[in-house]
Amino acid sequence: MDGKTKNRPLTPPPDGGRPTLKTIAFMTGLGITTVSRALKDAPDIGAETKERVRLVAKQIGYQPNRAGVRLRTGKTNVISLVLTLEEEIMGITSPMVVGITEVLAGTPYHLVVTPYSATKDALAPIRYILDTGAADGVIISRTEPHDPRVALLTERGLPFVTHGRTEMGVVHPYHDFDNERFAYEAVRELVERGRKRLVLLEPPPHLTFYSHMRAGFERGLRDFQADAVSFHHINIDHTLVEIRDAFETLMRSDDAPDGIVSGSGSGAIALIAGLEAAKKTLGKDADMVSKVPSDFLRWLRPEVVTMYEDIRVAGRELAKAVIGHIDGQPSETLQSLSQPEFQSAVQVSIKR
Amino acid sequence: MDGKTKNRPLTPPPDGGRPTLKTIAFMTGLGITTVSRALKDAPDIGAETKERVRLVAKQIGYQPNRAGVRLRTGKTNVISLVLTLEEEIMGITSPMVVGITEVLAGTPYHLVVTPYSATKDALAPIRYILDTGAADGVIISRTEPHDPRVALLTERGLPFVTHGRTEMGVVHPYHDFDNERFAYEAVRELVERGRKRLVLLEPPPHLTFYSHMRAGFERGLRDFQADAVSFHHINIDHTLVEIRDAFETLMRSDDAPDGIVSGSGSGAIALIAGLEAAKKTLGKDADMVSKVPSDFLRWLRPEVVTMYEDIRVAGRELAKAVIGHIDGQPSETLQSLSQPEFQSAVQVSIKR
DNA sequence: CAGGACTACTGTATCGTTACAGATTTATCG
DNA sequence: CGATAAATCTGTAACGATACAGTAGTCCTG
Repeated sequence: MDGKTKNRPLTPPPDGGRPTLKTIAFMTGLGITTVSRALKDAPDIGAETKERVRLVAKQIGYQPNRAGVRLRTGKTNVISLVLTLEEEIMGITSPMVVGITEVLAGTPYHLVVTPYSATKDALAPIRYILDTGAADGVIISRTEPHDPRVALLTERGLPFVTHGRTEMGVVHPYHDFDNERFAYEAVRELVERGRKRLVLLEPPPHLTFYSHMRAGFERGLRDFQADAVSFHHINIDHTLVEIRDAFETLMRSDDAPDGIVSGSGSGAIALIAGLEAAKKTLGKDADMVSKVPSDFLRWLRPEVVTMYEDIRVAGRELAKAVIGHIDGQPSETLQSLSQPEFQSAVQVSIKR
Repeated sequence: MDGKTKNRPLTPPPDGGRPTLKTIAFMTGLGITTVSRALKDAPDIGAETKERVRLVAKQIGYQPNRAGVRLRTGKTNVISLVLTLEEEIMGITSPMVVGITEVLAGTPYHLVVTPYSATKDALAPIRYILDTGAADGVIISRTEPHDPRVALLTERGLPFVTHGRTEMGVVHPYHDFDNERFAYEAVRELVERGRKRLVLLEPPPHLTFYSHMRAGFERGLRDFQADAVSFHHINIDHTLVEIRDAFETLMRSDDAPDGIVSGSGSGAIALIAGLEAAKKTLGKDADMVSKVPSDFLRWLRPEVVTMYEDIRVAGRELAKAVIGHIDGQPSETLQSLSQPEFQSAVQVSIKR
């Protein structure tokens, strides 16, 4: 009654390093194939065998060798976060990375950060990933209405998700912030405060959310009967110094606005500086509503009405969506839009 | 004269996918081994052959299969950035990641972000990397004087670099900010402004740079003859709300300081809030010097004297150091200390 | 001119895993 | 009872790269 000790070639005793399938095979007396199949719960393996294998695997802390799996199956278990080296102001990357890794922690996926210089080709990192099979899924941001990265990834069938939407008739997973709603509500807020001449610090025109934010802004102007003041092509991708100088000029002109909608938190900082350089006072000469990814403005300039965009949650949504896409869930079910959170009063705590 | 068309087994025509060594071998008529060795410039391959191989490889865009290399050699070509999900305030991660990837871009290394929950075991991700051979090198931060991660990595011989120093008699690569100098200069600055009763918002005591910053602070007090005001164990790891409330209390007490040294930019924000909650005015009732990782404070509160810690540069230094360590350079040559940059006046531009 | 040394290549085995095509045993059926 | 099916298990080959141990030539050397 000592088990089925057949006299098979009896795979040579596995070495001393980290356990592999061979180790388990040796310990259980089973074949390597059997162990492999048992661990992935294949239907042609006996229930008791599976149990035994699982037990041993757990005991010795078996973890599949990623290189082995990847070489054999092509599955990398990698999600690639593609980002511009430049998209850095106000650190949107940090909470994004945190959010993504929170989700990936419960999966076999690793997060690889793949940067590119905005001055160069945004397609380069995508091509690299496609050519080398570097990842099972990709997360991209700063999407454009007709985004060549989306086109390429779709054509080549590599799962991905975008932070931001597109307008190319391609159904794909995305997560986005409702910038239309944000701008609309911002206008409402300003008008309620008696402001009538509003300016918008908008995204650069080539990005998709430019038109979203503009649309919300304009719809707000119509619904709440306010007027637009032009900021002459200055947008959130300009440097803070440029924004400040331009806004100082605007505030000194006859055309000075009395209400400001800022599409970015760091932009808001420059706007405040410009306003003050023009000897105006925030809350008195003008009010401002800004989209923010953190609490700083609220702490330092509580006069500013802030609407919070939770980037960490965005990271989580994006991660869930890529994985869903990889798992074959239909793209339609992997799209989400987050609403701006009005930030009331002051005291909200910041973690750590 | 059609080359040496021997009648070898002539490896079966390589498939249509991405090129491998076999592809090049087929195209050049050489053996796979020869191609492999030629590409790594081995001494036993003819000069002309190397040239030919390199040319073909370049032409068809050959890139070694990472899984193949990793499986055979154990080399992962991965650098792992280990970070706390919580170390997030004021987004130190963003510029860090950018700095690292800037350096890695010129190498075969990929950056994998490996997070852990600070509430759990900081050793867990290190163990994971060691057990699974997930990376060739590791970057860790928030170092302690006797850091178990450093001990483990050293013992197991896995190259790493720390952001911050240790005090365990182990020589290892590091990059650090000179917090001693920062605090010392901060005291000098405050005393020059006529301040005499100084408080320090310090790092949590278990981290190495706690004692550095304290030492600099105390040396400054001695040299410039000022007094310390205790902040009762409040440190930069407390929440902003806690810091603000504690500081408000302190500012209302008889023991109120007139000079503040803030060890973190986000902490400074809370201190300002606390000070103002106590009806005091910055620049009048007290002056403040803060270490900052970005320009925000300078834009919003120019009264604060800021010393800039360039995290992006830190990322670059760290990346260079791990790679150096991997390449076998002696640890002594892979240590660097960055000096605080006094930020003069206002107008410095922020990129993008 | 045998034999040593050197140059320039090459085949085989192997890393850990999985797809695939069996193989063995037991149960079922007419 | 022979045959067929079902249930379990297994060996081989392959993914792409490299370490290692050769194999041919060529050129000396004595």
